[in-house]
Amino acid sequence: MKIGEFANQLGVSTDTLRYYEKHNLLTPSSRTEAGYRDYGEATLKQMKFILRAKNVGFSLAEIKELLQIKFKKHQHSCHEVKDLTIQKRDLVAERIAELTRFHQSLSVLADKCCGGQEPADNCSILTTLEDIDGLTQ
Amino acid sequence: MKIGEFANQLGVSTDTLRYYEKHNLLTPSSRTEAGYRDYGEATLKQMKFILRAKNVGFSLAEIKELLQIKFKKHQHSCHEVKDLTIQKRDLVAERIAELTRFHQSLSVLADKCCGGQEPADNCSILTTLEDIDGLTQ
DNA sequence: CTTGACCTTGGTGTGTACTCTAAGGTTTAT
DNA sequence: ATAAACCTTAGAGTACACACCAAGGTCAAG
Ligand SMILES: [Zn+2]
Ligand SMILES: [Zn+2]
Ligand SMILES: [Zn+2]
Ligand SMILES: [Zn+2]
Repeated sequence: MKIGEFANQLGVSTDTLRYYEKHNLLTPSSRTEAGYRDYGEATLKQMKFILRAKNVGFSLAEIKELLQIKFKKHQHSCHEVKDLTIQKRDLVAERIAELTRFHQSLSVLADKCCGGQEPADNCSILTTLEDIDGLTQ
Repeated sequence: MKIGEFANQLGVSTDTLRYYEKHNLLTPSSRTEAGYRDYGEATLKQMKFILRAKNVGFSLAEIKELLQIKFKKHQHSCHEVKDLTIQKRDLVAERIAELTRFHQSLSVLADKCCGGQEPADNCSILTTLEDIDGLTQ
């Protein structure tokens, strides 16, 4: 299968596939005589693995680690895999906590403002940002 | 006040201040004869505004908009300011939702894996990513 | 045999918020 | 007078995950 058809089947761009190849995430099985990339069953499975890993939030760098483990499963432990997963989960949790603080602060700000059409001279969003410390502390 | 002292007082780097200046977020009141940046009260207040806005999650681009409104309050309405705030809040909410899905999926994965020291040949994290569709659907 | 659709490589651009470097000028203290 | 500590500019580098481009080669259909 040439790159275009392969990309279509997976709903990604050919650029993405070349990018993944360049970054050692997915190498096509072989090349045709003309030098065209030739994708097969194995690459299809691997690409699906990558897309699923992306779907649960892993970055490409992390997926690369997962792939290396997957390639040589007997050289790695469950512990290692679970560790990667937990670390990622905790990182995501931290980010969620930060964004939740943002959301809370923004809600407080928005609730203070009347949102009317009059000039913003006394807008409480602006005055709060000007005057008050510790909005998020 | 020269840039170094100013930066120290605010807990940011001199690079950051020059960066903000380049991107029209904060211009020092004046320059000394030698061409050194000279920061005063007004810039201090404005920098605090910027830092507070950052603390509630606004990006520098959004802060720039807020500053432009702040400079000419009578030319802008409360509505405008509230709109910016609400838009940002909703964007943050979306991102939280996405990350929460990630967190959920990662938790499910982690729970499936024993995390032991044995080889990862049968690791359910890997087999799940290999085999199952619709982890997040 | 030419048109159009596909493929190749290498390189640049995007957005975010800085950080770092090079090469040099100024100020302050000793 | 000289060294340390500060300041200046312009420009490059970082991370992330691609998207886009130019210049050219290949392939199937009409
Ligand atoms: Zn109002
Ligand atoms: Zn208002
Ligand atoms: Zn196990
Ligand atoms: Zn496992």
